[in-house]
Amino acid sequence: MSLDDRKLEVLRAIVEDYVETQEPVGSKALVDRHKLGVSPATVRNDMAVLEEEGYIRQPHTSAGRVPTDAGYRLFVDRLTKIKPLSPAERRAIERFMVGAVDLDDVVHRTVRLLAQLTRQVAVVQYPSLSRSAVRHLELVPISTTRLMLVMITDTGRVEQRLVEMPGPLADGEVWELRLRVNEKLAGQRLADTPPLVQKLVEECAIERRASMTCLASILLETLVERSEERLALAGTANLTRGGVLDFQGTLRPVLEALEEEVILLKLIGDLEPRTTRVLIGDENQIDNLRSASVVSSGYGPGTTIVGGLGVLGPTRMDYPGTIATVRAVARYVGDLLAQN
Amino acid sequence: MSLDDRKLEVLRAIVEDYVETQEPVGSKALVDRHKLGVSPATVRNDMAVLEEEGYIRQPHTSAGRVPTDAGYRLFVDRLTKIKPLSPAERRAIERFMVGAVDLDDVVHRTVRLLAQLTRQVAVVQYPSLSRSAVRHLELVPISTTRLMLVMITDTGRVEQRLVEMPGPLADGEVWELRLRVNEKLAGQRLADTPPLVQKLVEECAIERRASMTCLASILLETLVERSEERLALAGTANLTRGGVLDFQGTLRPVLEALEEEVILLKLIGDLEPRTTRVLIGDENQIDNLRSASVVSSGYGPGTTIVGGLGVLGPTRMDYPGTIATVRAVARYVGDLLAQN
DNA sequence: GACTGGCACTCTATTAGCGGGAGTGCCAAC
DNA sequence: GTTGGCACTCCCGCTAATAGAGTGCCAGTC
Repeated sequence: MSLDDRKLEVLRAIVEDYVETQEPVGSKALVDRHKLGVSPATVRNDMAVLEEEGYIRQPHTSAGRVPTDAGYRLFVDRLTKIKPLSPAERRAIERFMVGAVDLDDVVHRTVRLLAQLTRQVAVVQYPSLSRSAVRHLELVPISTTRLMLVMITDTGRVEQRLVEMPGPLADGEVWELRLRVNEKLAGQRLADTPPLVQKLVEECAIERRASMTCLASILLETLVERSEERLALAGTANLTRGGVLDFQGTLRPVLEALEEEVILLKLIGDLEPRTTRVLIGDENQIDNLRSASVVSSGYGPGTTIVGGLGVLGPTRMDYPGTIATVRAVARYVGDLLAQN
Repeated sequence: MSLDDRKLEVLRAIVEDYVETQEPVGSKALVDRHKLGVSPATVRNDMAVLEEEGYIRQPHTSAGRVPTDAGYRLFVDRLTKIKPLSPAERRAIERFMVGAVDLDDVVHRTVRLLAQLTRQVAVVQYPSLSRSAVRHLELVPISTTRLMLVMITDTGRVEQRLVEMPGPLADGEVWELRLRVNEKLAGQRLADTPPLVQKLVEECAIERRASMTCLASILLETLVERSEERLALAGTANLTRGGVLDFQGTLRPVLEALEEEVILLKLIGDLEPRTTRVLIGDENQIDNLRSASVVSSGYGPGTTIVGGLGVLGPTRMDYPGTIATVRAVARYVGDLLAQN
């Protein structure tokens, strides 16, 4: 038996009420709070069907109903209209972000903004190096045998690494090295650089071969291997909203997961352009986050993606509102980046 | 009436047992576990005195005793001998830190190491800009009217800021500006730079005055005003050890406090060289952290301090062990920095 | 055939009552 | 100053009883 409109309406009502009250919702309360135009008994019949189909469940016999992950999924996919952000929220975003001076600043403000607006834990990934292009490479002598390699990307990231040279550098050698690497690499997307670095060494004059080899190995490490993804996190205190009732009694596994960059990257990685992804409950495939949902979105100038951002909260979250906020913030940050 | 040796011994025993078991400790249990050579009744008398003096208290009548903040304070000040780190721990530090490639890496490894060894929340402050000296300033053209200002300090920090120029830059102007600012500022401690920056503008050739003024204002901002302190945090999941019993039932205030950079900086700031500071309970003056203790230490090459690090946990913590670990890690990081 | 009111049933959460036990404070004796 | 003894207090865990919410089912109605 398929679900007619009223049953879907009942599901929506259950989700909305449960999200709000955090308590199993019964048939009586439902008809009281929503004008469904039918009696509790009828609703009970609908509920029985919804339960059979796996969209809701009872914590125990003779308790009200609670949505299952599948129920939330259906709710998000078919029962949620994207509600536009309120003007107040739009203003909040503007006010919060205006005056950001550099990438670090933008990322930090964004993550705090997200946490504040959604009242959940927020994660923002710095623009991914692999999706960035080299703007400039700078070599700064630190001592006779040490250089600081500074890379600036078109997304505003600045990465630095110490380079230990095989021997003291000759006069003008730094200047020469800087010229060569910039000639070859500036403007290139980082993903394309490894063969170019290789060439750099091959084409290098013999007397500078040693230095260049050394520099090249650090370059490769910085550019790709240690493909340095960075993250900012905020709003962990929001996990404690609603007591310890969400997250089945203990925050421990959630806090542990949040400390693992790899996990966070997985949560907000691999996003499609211009979409907002919702992972509900164990859809995220991470044991520690069984009872958490993640709403995430890619951001970047135009329709490209340079990084991801999102929020994490209990499966029992306000999906429409959260989705709208995440989407709006992602778009705003993208536009901001486009300006630079 | 002052406290004789046995009473102090009783206090030590209470602290040690309570830290271990997390349960109020009674007179009977005390004599059983520690060879005090007296009867429970005698211990009870001592306890009555200790309680009168404010070092211990009973959660309720006819329960065992629990140390007060003052009790922990006395324990730390007079009853704790610094126990040297075990060889295993020393090795753990080495193994963990070896291979750190740059400052970011060092800081991140340090904070994780601290969290892991002490099983508490760890905080590490990046070398403070105000205690650093300029090593080099670099100007990288981003567009015709934009420069990226990159500052490298002797402590390894790299800060960048976008500089919006008043108009298009003439040929060689960037080169000229870079030369001038480095001439004037390289090697200077950041705290001393403001007057120098002022001079820089005054001594500047008239045709470059506009650009230099602009650059100077950003410099001042970067160098001092926005005295950018950075922090790394790890081990928040450790807050959940020992149930929610510590921290009077809710982690919320603690997590909130940990999100405030200002608060964290206050906790691990203003340290004396070569000492480890212990703040117990509300000694830290922060409402949200009433039931937390902080063990912190400054670090830096030699006996100087360039930043602070520390851990935060419940007042009921293993002070001798934690102090030893924090001190050892601080020293190790200091030595590491001295090498660069 | 879908909806409704009624009713018995189930399960939880709350409360009260009742030892058992741990620990204390006090006191008299050593 | 120290000790054993003893009465007292309070928490904790257990059980039983009760109230309440919510369900499932059924027979009746439109």
